[in-house]
Amino acid sequence: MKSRDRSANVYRKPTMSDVARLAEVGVMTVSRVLNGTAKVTDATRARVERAIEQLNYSPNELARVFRGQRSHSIGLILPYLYDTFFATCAHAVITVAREHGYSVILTTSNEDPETEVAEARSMLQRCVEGVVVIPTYARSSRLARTSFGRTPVVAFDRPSSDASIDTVLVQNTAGARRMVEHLIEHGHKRIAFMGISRSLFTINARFLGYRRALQDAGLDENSFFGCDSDTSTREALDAMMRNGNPPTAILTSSTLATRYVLGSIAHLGLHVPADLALAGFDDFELAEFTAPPLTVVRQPVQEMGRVATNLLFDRIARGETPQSGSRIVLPVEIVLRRSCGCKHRTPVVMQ
Amino acid sequence: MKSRDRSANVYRKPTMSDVARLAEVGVMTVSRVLNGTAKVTDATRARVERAIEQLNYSPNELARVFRGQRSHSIGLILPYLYDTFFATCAHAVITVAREHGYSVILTTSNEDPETEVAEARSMLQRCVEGVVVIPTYARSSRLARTSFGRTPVVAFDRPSSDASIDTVLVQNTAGARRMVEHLIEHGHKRIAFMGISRSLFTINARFLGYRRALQDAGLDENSFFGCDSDTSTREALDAMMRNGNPPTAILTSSTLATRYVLGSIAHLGLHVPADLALAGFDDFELAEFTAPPLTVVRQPVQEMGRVATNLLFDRIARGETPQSGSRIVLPVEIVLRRSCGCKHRTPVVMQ
DNA sequence: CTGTTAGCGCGTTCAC
DNA sequence: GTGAACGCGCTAACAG
Repeated sequence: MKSRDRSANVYRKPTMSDVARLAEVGVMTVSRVLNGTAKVTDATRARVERAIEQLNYSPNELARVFRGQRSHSIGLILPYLYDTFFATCAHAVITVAREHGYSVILTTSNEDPETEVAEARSMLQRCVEGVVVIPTYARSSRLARTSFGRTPVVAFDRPSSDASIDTVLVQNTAGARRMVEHLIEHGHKRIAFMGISRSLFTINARFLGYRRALQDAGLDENSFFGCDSDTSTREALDAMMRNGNPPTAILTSSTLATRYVLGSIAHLGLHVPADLALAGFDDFELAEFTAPPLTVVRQPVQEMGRVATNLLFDRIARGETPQSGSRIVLPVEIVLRRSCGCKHRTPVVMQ
Repeated sequence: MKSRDRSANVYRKPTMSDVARLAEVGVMTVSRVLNGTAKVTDATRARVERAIEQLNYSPNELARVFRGQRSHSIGLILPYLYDTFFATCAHAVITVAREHGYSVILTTSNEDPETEVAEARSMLQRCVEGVVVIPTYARSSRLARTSFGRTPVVAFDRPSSDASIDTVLVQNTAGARRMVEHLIEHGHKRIAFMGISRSLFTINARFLGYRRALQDAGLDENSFFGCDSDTSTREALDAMMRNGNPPTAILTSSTLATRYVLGSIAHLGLHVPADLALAGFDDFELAEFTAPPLTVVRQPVQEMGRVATNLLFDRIARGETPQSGSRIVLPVEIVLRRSCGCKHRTPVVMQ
């Protein structure tokens, strides 16, 4: 018995030829009804549609792609998903993809360059038409334009180490700089910077803005990189404050750092902004309800995801792979609440 | 000129037969080298591997799937992604999927039943081997076991309207009940419940726990469903407090509701817990840094996602589609901080 | 051990 | 308007 005898299968998804047989037409007619590729008489169309209904048939998208059509899917690689920032990015990407009728294959790199390339590879093997990615630590990301063949790639939030990849960023440096200038306007002369690691592009860019503002004002730097846990942050802050010349203000470089610093401040019994003024980078939903409400640099998270994804679809549509990637930088806002020393009852957004 | 002349293409991904030609072997040999399906001499293997290297060949996963293999991908449908709760769920699912060597196709339903079925359909057309889903509002979700054919489906966080679908939930009712009992122990007699909508399964389940605790204590209910914006929440709370007999404690039924209530409380100038005690359902990272730190019912979010996904892989592995879905309920914890009136300096976790 | 053949479900090409 | 044949990249089944 040859494999022709497909009825032997206990269960099998109906195929186009099943529909054709039931409707007593050729497979091509079914295809035409499905895609509206050519004219079909109303009578036959009705027969086909009824057969489709009866069999609960739905076309095998994979076969279609396989046949050489577009896969209507893009890949998205993020470091993590439990971070609100990244999740919001994902939301934006998925939303734009849906607007274009595309599906998203989403994976996380866990900030591991190996995982990152492996996942990218897996996506390409699945014939995604493009990839949007937040690269792992800039230095170590091994993503290269060349390994993507003609498949477009757009990096966002952090640049890729490969300059020929399109990139969408926000004004990390300028934002941090303006925030520090604001703290200086409040009269602070000893301003500390706390972050996770300088090897993260965004953190480093923000640090450079901080440094620049201090230099312009002739002030000294005081930075700590290692806010990766409650205890390390607490110890660092404790050491800073015990120092003969403790900071009177702190700029935290990410929501995570902000959280750890907030915890440490509470633990040390410090008062914000009386004992220590505080400003963070990256706004978050509950920033208004911390004690006191937090002043932050707000980045256009959704916007960044949207712009990156639209850029990708642009590349896909034009089938072009640029020699030198474009670089788009989105503006940030300063949200003044109370932790910096301002007295605003409701947040004031600048620019 | 027939389509045989493939060299006419400006660019084309190398295929297995390209490799075979270069290595001067049959395609099957290449396949065998790739999959280790059968023995190949070291010599030929080396030749093949060199050809693969040279061509930078990587197998077309879609063709493989198409050929009747497993797709090694599962679908994940969530209401949204910008909600931390859902993002955390997604993270858990993706992590487990990766452990199994599977990719995840992720989409959002935006709580719209139509979108939900459309996305499910699209996933099936893409040959996912299973689907994990947080169904839209229980009443309206149109997901039915039957429309998935033999593809397993697991619902979590909320049950599906189709009882034959496996479901993983948390103790919503019991958790809320215990939380209210705790508020009662603090001496509160007028406890309000604030939530988004009773048509959401989780919110309703929590409300039932609240109601039960009050009934057991012989107290009256006071609930508001409509915390879907800052203003509606503020107006509702304002009305409650102006009432002759205002509540002395509130249980909010989700992080979102908590946020709105927190904002309203600040706006009305109320003091927590002196004027009004507060407890929330669902813990969040900054709960410790609100003023005062928030007492909450903590649900095992990651755990729920993991359990659901493992259950799915279990079904996939066994190729079974149960007649009646199993129902797994995960325990919750009570995290006592200060907003309920407790004086704990650090959180106390119960059970 | 290795190569050849025959489809998987669909759409393109070309006859009818 | 409609249908038959062919092949997309890959692998199971069968030769050699």
